[in-house]
Amino acid sequence: MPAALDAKEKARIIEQLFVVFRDHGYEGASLATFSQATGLGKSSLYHHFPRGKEQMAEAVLEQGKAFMQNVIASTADAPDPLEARISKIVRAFDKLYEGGQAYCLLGRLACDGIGPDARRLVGEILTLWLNAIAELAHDSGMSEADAHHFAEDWFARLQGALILRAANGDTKPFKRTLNMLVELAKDAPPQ
Amino acid sequence: MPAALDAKEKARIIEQLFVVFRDHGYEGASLATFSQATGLGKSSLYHHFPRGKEQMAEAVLEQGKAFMQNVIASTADAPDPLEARISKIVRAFDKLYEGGQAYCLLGRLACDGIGPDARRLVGEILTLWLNAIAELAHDSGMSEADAHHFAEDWFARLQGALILRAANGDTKPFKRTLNMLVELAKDAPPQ
DNA sequence: GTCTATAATAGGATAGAC
DNA sequence: GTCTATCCTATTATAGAC
Repeated sequence: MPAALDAKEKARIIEQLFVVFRDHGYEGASLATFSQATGLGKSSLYHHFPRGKEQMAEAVLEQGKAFMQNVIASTADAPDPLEARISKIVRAFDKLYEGGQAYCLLGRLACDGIGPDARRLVGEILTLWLNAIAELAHDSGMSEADAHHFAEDWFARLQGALILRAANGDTKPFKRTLNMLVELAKDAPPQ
Repeated sequence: MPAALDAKEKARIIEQLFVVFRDHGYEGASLATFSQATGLGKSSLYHHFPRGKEQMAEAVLEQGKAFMQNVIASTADAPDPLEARISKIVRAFDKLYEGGQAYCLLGRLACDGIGPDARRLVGEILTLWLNAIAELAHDSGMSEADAHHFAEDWFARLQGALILRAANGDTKPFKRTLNMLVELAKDAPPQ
């Protein structure tokens, strides 16, 4: 069953492209860095992504969307206690951003000169993200409107905390931002 | 007195370089875009900035530091009522970020592959920024420690609000972030 | 599916005329 | 102080062998 192997290998390649885009942004990422990161020659990359860099960015965002759907949104939706759902989501974000040391792919590509398909994916990932956090906030007792504001402000603070870390090396604001979700559970009404 | 004219003209050029770096980031900004934005040929730009793009970024950050020092920090330090200082600073940030429609130069360059001198300037601008906001927060009645946290979290939220706008076009989170400073004045003890 | 070789273009930078 | 012309390198992309 070579098809399964191919899919696994492709996911591995995309994971390495993800790191390059995340660390260098769209314009800063070059075919040479992709080649080095994946161990593949430029021509091999074009074999997998005929439309080049743009298609690579779309593939990486597709994988990011799958993460947001399958890990974050589905956990927020799960029939588990609020505290357990929040704890799982906090751990997932902490791992994704390597304790605040890593950039956010979504935040970087959102500000870069990506194509329309990639931009649509950015919007879809953002919607999944905001809806998941708003659901947690709503379950903690907030009104729908307050929960939506909370989700937007929490997203912003997390994005900004990563920028702050890039500027001064301090990961504590990132940790405080994650902790805002934990605090959410403490305000929750009994379920 | 041609020297004064030169300084004025140079400030105009730097202002246009600022817009290019802000909108495209460090790697996304090219000599061609600088040339178009300033109306100068590449060689003329090298006349003003012999070390090229790197020196241009440093000049732009120097101007940003002057803004943070002369507008934000000096207003926070002024012997005016807290509400008046906050109002002036909010208006300055609202104008700088064009109501939330523009990117932040500091936030973008902090995540890009800039040189050590530019990176040092990023750190200095950030310190001025955080100290100014912490001073406002402290004057509103917070402890020094709380005020410092407030400044970091406010910076993060503002940076993230600009990313959010880039992703979905909504400037309301930016407006809410500015409003956090206005709310600060309402908590203030009588002066 | 991967490679070497190569093209075509854009980007950064310099020389020298005016 | 600005321009044209030029150079070198990096970057994107393709052709064709294996």
